[in-house]
Amino acid sequence: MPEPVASVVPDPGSTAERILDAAEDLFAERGYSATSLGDVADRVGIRSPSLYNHFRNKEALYTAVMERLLDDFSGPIAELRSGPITHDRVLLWLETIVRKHHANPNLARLLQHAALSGGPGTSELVDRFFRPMFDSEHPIEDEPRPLLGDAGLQPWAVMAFNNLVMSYVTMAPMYRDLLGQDPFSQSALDKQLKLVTTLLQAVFDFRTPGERAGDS
Amino acid sequence: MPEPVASVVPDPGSTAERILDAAEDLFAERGYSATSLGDVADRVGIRSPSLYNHFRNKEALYTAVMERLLDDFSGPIAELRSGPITHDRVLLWLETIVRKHHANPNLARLLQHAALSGGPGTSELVDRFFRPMFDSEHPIEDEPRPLLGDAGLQPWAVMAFNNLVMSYVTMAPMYRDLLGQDPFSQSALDKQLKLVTTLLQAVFDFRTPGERAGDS
DNA sequence: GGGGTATACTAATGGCCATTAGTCTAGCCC
DNA sequence: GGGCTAGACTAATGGCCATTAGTATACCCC
Repeated sequence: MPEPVASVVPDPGSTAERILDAAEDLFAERGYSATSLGDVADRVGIRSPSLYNHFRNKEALYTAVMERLLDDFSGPIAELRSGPITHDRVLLWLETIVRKHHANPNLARLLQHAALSGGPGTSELVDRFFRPMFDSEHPIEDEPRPLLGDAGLQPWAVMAFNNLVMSYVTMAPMYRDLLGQDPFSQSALDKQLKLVTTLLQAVFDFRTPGERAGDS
Repeated sequence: MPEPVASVVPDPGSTAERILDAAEDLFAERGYSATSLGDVADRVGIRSPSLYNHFRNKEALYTAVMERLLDDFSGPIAELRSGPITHDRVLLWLETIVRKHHANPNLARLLQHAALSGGPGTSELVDRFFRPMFDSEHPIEDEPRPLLGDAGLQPWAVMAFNNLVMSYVTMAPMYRDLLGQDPFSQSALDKQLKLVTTLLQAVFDFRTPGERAGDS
């Protein structure tokens, strides 16, 4: 019996990768327990017992999906933490994650399912994706006074902007109806980018009214 | 055979209401298809076939849960639409929905599940809960120029603030770990209220830098 | 007290689910 | 070519699920 792949990314185009692709979409849409291996197998074009040639069980498939997504999304926050936290670099981080979530909405959807319902490895998910945003010792560097006039609000603000980005994609199916256009089109991305960056600018400017920061 | 209750709110303390309470929590946590009637019945303290004395089937139970939640949450937006859309009244609306979602996080969770996975009556849900926020003909009254410097962004901004409020409660389980405190405590509510109202203030002020609106 | 109704129960059904066992085939190394 | 292995398949398992049928009990109205 071949020991199935654990956390290594399989060859492109291989059956294992096609399974991961199908499973990622389905887990992201329906969550862990509402996704059946039969549906995953159908989408790949094989029978469900064949999945066990590539993954130990449903839970291993799920964690492999998470692993791959986390690898893909761990870049921007690591980048931000690798240097001084300035307004410019926070704006750059925000813009980057908007683009990344827009390009692949599945991580946000998976995280949202995990937040609502739990599922295997949820606490590891929190540790690896969210914790790095919070345990940063250094505050924003070019801040004379605490953000939003209250030091205790900073984690809440981080959370808020992250939520803003992720909830756009998790709510996208509903906004497709409401706004009458594809929420993942280029023009929608442009609008979303403009909105969140303007919002962050507004926050940066708000504490010092009359005195613009002029970061750009 | 008694015709089961459709959309009327049952007596307080009755079995039907206790079923609705249990089902609301479970649907909100796990979504429609991952919730089993057996679990609902267990929580009420009866056997699952007894549920059919009160609701036609799983779908009817689900829509009854939604109905009750929509009734509860339809107040604030109706209030806002009943008069002129001013900065003050938008702030009041925002504060009200923050408090309502904090008091009962289940509507936000249910809506999030519906956005991700669909489920019975999802489009009606969108029509009844979200549509009223968008098809409003009147723009903000005391606005000399369009919000955020771009008229097309207004629906996106409405969506953003709504997401901000709802995603706080749908992500709450994760932030419980991250922030090390109960996200539904009074102090957490205070912080969240301060954050979102300040954010909205920042947006209102941002278009007219140097000239404060002075709404409060 | 008797009939009707509301509402609980047990038993059963057919379907889907995750998982395992065992089989077959196509390629690879000697 | 002969064995080995990867990876597909079918068949079978036990469990849970939504739903129905049929039954029992307790209350209300006369």
